[in-house]
This record gives sequence, C-alpha cells and structure tokens, in this order.
Amino acid sequence: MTMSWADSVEDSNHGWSRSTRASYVPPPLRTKGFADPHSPSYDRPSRGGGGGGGGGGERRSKGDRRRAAANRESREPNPFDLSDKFAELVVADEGGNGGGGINFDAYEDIPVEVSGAEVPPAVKAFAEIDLGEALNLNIGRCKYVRPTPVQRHAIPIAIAGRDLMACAQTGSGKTAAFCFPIICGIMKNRSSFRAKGAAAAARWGRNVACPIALILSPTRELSCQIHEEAKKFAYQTGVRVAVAYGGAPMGHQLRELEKGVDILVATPGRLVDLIERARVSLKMINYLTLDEADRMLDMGFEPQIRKIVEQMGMPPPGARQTMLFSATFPTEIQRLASDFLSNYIFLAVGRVGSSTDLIQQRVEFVEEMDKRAYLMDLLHSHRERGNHGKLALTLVFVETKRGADALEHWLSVNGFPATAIHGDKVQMEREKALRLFKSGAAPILVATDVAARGLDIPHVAHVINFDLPKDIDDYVHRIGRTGRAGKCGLATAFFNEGNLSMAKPLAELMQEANQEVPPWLTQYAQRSPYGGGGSGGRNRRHGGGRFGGFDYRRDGSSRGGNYTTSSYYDSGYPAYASVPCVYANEPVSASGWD
DNA sequence: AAAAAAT
Repeated sequence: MTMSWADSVEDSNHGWSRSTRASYVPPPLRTKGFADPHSPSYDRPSRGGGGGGGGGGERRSKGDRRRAAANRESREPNPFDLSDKFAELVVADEGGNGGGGINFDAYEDIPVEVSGAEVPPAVKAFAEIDLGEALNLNIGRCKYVRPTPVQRHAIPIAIAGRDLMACAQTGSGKTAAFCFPIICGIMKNRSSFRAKGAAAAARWGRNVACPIALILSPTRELSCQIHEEAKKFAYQTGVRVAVAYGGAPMGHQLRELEKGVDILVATPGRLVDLIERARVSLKMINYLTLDEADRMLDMGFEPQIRKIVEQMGMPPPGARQTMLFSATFPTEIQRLASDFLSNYIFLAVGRVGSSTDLIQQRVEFVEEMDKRAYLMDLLHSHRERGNHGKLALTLVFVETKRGADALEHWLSVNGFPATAIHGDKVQMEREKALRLFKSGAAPILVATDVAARGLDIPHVAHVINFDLPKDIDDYVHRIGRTGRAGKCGLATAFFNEGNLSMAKPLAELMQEANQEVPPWLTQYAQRSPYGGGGSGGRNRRHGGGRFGGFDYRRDGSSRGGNYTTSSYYDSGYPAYASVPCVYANEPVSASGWD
C-alpha cells in the first residue's frame, strides 16, 4: 500500500510548524495565537457541523449525530426536482438508446491515447466500479446508463488515486468524470476526513472552512454550472458542496461555507479573497481539479493559480490528487501544468483538436462592413427553415465587450430577440442573459469569450463566429457549445483579411474533422505567413493530424521507468452500422455532460 | 489587442 493521503496529512500536521514548505497563515490570523495546537482554544468543541469536516464530534452522542445527519438530509433540497422545471426535462428516454437522450452511437470507435506508468484499465460500465449505493442512485436519477468514453477511462484512473491530465472533446461528460471519484473518495474516507477536519477546525477556528476537494474554473457561470451538477451527484451522500465566485454578495456564500463544505467549487479571485480573510483554508485539500485547465494556466491566469496551488497552504503534489481537464492542451501549457502533478497519467479521448464530427463547420468570406447584413440573412434562413416548433438557439461570438452590446442592440432594433453576455455586465445581468437565452425568451445570445468554454446550454443549434478568435483553441471551445451530448450542431464563421493568422489552423482543423474546406481558404492557408513548412504549433500539439491529444512527455526525457503509451480505437459499446445524426434542437439531456 | 478574474 502506498502512503495514503491521511498519512501525509498526519505528517504535515505534526510537522506543520517546522515544515520546509512555508505554512500559509492568512493575515487575520497572523497576530493571534492560532498556530499553537496547545492553545486554550484547541479543545473547544465546535457547534453544528461547522468548520471543515463536521467538527467537534467527540462531545456529541451517536444519537445526536444521527439526528443531525437526518436533519441535514431532510433539509437538503432535491436538485433533481429543480432541473425538472426547465426545458431539459423533455429529456425523458427518447430514442431508446438508454442514455437519457445521449446519442451514444456517435461515440463508438473513439480514438484514445493513454500514457504514463501503470495505467489502470478502462471500464465498460459504472457497475464495474464500486462507487457506493448513494452515488449509484444519483447516476440513475441523472439517467446515465453507461459511462461516456472519457468517463470510462478517467474514473478508474481517478479512483486509483492517480494524478491525471485529461483531454476530452467538448461536451463529453467531464464534470461527472472528476466528480464521481471525488465524491466516492470522500465517502470512503469520511471518518478519517472528519477527524482531521475537526482537528483543523479547532486549530484554525470554527469559521474556517476546510474543504477536502477544490474545483477551480475560469468563469463564474462555469463554476455555477459545476456546482449545480456536483450537487446532483452528491445528493444524499452526506458530501457537502459549496460554490464561491465573484460578482455576487459574499454573505450567502459565507453562510454556506460555515455549514461545512467537503467540495468547494470556485473561481480564483473570490477564493483568494476568502483564503486571505481566513474563511477558507486549503490545508485539508486532498483533491484538486482544474477545469478548462489550459485556460486556467494561460498567461493571464497562471500566476493566480500558481499562488493558490503553491503558496496558500495546499498540500504539495503527491500529498494530494490533482486532475486537470480540458478540451485542448497546448504543449507549453502541459509543461507548466506538470509542476502541479505527480507521476500523472495523460489521457486523450476523441478527436480533441477538431471537437467532433458532429459539428458541421462552415466558413464564409465576409467583409467587416457586410457582417451584419450577412448575419441577418443567416438568422432569417434559419428562422424560416422551421424547427418543428422546438427550441433552436443561436450563439453569436464577437471579439469585444463593446461589440457585443452594439450587436445586441442592432439585432433588437431589427426585430431579433437577442441578449448579450460579457464581463462588463454585472453578475445579475450576466445570469439574466443566460436565463433568457436558455429559456428561449431570447433565442439569440451575443457573447464574448466569457461564454466560450464549458457552458452547457441545451438546444444550441448554431454557433456563429461573427468575429473569429485569434487562437484556434478558442475556436474549438466556442463551437463546442453546440453538438453536445452526441447531438449534431452547426458552426458558421465569418472570415476576412483580418483573420489571416487563422487561415492555416482553421483549414487544418476542418480537414481533420472531415469538413468541406472552401478553396479560397486553402489558398489563404498556403499563403499564410504562419504556414509554409509546418512551423505552426498545431501539428506539434495535436499529434500531427491523427487525432487530438498528445502527451508532451513523449518527446522529452522526463518519463519514469514504467511509462507506456497506448494508442487505439476503442469501441466500448456494440457497434452500429451507421451513426445516426440527431440535431441539437431535438430534446436533449445534456446536464452533467461536460 | 482583448477577455476573464476580487473589491
């Protein structure tokens, strides 16, 4: 048996004051005698289930605890009732594929690459893993019948306690892939966690939440979404989930934290704030997940993430389990990310760089001044084509916040019910825009890159890149807002002389995804200064046009002794003769999917 | 050059 997390925490608890890794002390606690385990406050019992792990259990009788637990569970709102109020419920079990509306046929013969030392084998069914009864019930309530490809590979790896860098196509079930093992692990080791949590709470103060798992994401809306999903997965497991993000009043979030939290979902800024106010401690973190990890580690974000992970008291790699997930993983980001990982497994599932075959991609040459007229034509033609009365949403991406407001206004003036989301709006407006869009009240959403990643909006039939992004990976994430859960989608991009740098990567991407590349784009691609002899980063980082992910360690020398690479086509399900194409405006249950 | 993330 390898050293367990509990052992390592034991170590760090005993040696905390003389640890080589500087112990983080938040400013409010620096003058107090908080740090002395023998200080008078050490044995003080805490009330409720407060602090980190349900602290101060020793003084309560078994009956008390049972009543408290029962009380907590009876108060826990049923997250499944809530989702029923929304359109997603149309879901039911259509199509007879038994996947809660998920088109599994589209996921056979998925290319998979796994590398690392001693890789745990994939599973074909949830039942092959002992996730526990409560979690299995929730899987049923979510109407998940079989695991998606990324889940089939990632869950056994995560359950085995291994660090993971996972690259999976957009809309392929990543949230559940990291939530299930975390919830399962917390349940299995609950008594040990609770005891440590009580000790930590006693030492750090009762108002310091000491989560066991931390899930970081790059936008507030994405954190909300992960929180909602995680609550479903954790329903009646006793595992407590909370969320912390900026732009919202801190009071409510603080009250939730005070009730005790096992899994904290957060955006970086608010989390740092909470840590510095000594309302959250990372001392007890056993699981760290970065969602949209490549975004979290890019230029603007990386220093903040590094601060949280390396300088705010979190156990180091090896003493915690770290899992990074994204649809794209450039080599430079992999190199950065390896600082946070220990003997990790690299996993790539699906045609990562090209999203999926399920998204039909088109590029039109449109001059800047013609874009609005062209957009109007597109919107008209789609309106007239009719959607059998079903919801068909259109997501329009623009480059700037000002541009988003301008286009929203122009669309509204011209009779199109549109709304807009971007980072200059206050959080209330952002959430309202998303709500209007999801419900169909405003079936057109104009957005900046704030909406490019991870957001799971059912019924997005069409993504329009009104302005192309500068980076091909951003393009991949944007179009991934459609074609989710195995459904088809359409993505249209407006290209002009201002997008020359995108010509080559875009043409290559479309070719990889078996899309029709217009001859004029091929010509631009050949003329492109970034093109020529394959000097572009794309081939290198996406494995030379085969399919998505590529473990950067393969061309380095930093591998361990048992390092192996397997690359194969994996069909976890009985094969079907054809891959039926279900459109995104069909009823879909995509919840919990990405 | 732009966007996101704390107040």
